[in-house]
Amino acid sequence: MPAVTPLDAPQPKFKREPAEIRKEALISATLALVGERGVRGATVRAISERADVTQGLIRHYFRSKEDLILAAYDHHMTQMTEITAQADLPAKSPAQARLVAFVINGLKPPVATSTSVSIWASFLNKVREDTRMREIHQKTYFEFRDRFEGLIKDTYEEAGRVVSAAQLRRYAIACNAVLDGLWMEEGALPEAFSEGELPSIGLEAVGAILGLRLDKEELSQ
Amino acid sequence: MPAVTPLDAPQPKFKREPAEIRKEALISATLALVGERGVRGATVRAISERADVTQGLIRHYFRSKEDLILAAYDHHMTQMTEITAQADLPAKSPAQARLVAFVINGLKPPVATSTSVSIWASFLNKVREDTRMREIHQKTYFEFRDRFEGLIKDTYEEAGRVVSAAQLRRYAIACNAVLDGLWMEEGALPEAFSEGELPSIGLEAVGAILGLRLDKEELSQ
DNA sequence: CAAGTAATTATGCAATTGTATAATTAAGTG
DNA sequence: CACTTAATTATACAATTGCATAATTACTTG
Repeated sequence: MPAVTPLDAPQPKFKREPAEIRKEALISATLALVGERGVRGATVRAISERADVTQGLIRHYFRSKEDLILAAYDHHMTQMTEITAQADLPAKSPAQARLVAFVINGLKPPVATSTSVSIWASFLNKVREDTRMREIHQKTYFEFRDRFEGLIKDTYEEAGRVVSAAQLRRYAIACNAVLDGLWMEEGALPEAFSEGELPSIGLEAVGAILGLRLDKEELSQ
Repeated sequence: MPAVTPLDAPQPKFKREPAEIRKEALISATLALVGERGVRGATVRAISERADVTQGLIRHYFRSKEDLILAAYDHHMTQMTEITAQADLPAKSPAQARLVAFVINGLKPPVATSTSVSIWASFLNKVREDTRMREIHQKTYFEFRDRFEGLIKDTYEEAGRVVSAAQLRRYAIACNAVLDGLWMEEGALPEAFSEGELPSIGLEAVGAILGLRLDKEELSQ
């Protein structure tokens, strides 16, 4: 559809956008490219093209490409945690239901997808070399695990069971590993598992580790 | 120490090596570089320098750099499986001891190191785009999981317990996830765990999933 | 020991990369 | 409406990349 602009008023060659919008567009473009083609594919030219700007703009909003990568990594990891923790449950739901929702959310789209795993793996390389990258990794990893541990603790309290802080930590590490491992396998080899298989296995495994009977059905009650 | 060569016989400028030696040297150099600096750091120049040859030689032994990367990936993954499965146990050891050894081996050096995880993550990016890469990934993944499943099966039989093939598969996927997840966490954030903590947690988690009492001490009996 | 051959080196090249800097121009302000 | 400012584009550049090709040279074979 034609623009509603008189002929003698030439189309503006670009539009100015608020900084937040532009930054987010650049971050989204970066993540999409990293997911599709790996870090190698996320060149400044490709990113700016996808974000529909010219490449100079990246440097205007980020001191370097590395800074953009860092922002994108943080964004992605934080979002994954949020989506996983986001329980669509009635208020005052039992803690165990929230625990079940956490496991299931972490093992189905949009968290457990090959794109998402691919992005994570791409960034992991840089975690070793780059200090700032390591800080983000550490921060987001503990954010996720601590939430998990909190849910486990609440569930135990709800059931009137006692568990030491040390043992709680071990449980959280183990359960987190189950989620990470299954998540990775779904992302790396999606065709090897049937629909809903991994959430089901995840619930069974986490339940066995914690000595709880976790069931999908709890969500609909 | 000086070479035992007369002064009038000039040192040879290079030595011819069997193809296998050279290929392996190039693969080792590639893996070392990928582990240290990620795929980006594994340039043909850096690889050839580390393997102590000139860069033209890469193309002489591999049709392209991509082919070298594929060979290196296969080599690394196969070796990880072998080291994990390599039980240093007396003949006729109970299956459960071999299972315990498998879990522990997979969660301590040289398998669970940040270098090894870093290499794996670097390659994972390419698994999505490259068909041959995906084939290697699939092959090595199933090799590892099937070995694990075999050990679980043997342990159950030894204990006289019955388990269906379907359930065995679920167990193998879950236990494999525990190993993968813990392995990853050790590699990505080594300072977050104390010495021997992850093998211990791994044994506890796998034991809980399988309904077995797994103990480190079994190895020394 | 002569000659061929394959292993290895040496050199060059076109493409791509991140970044720097200059040139535009959309939009706010009085 | 002028004028300023910062958002955005446009252009250029040095460095690095994988690969191709030609030039050497170590070793084998008769």
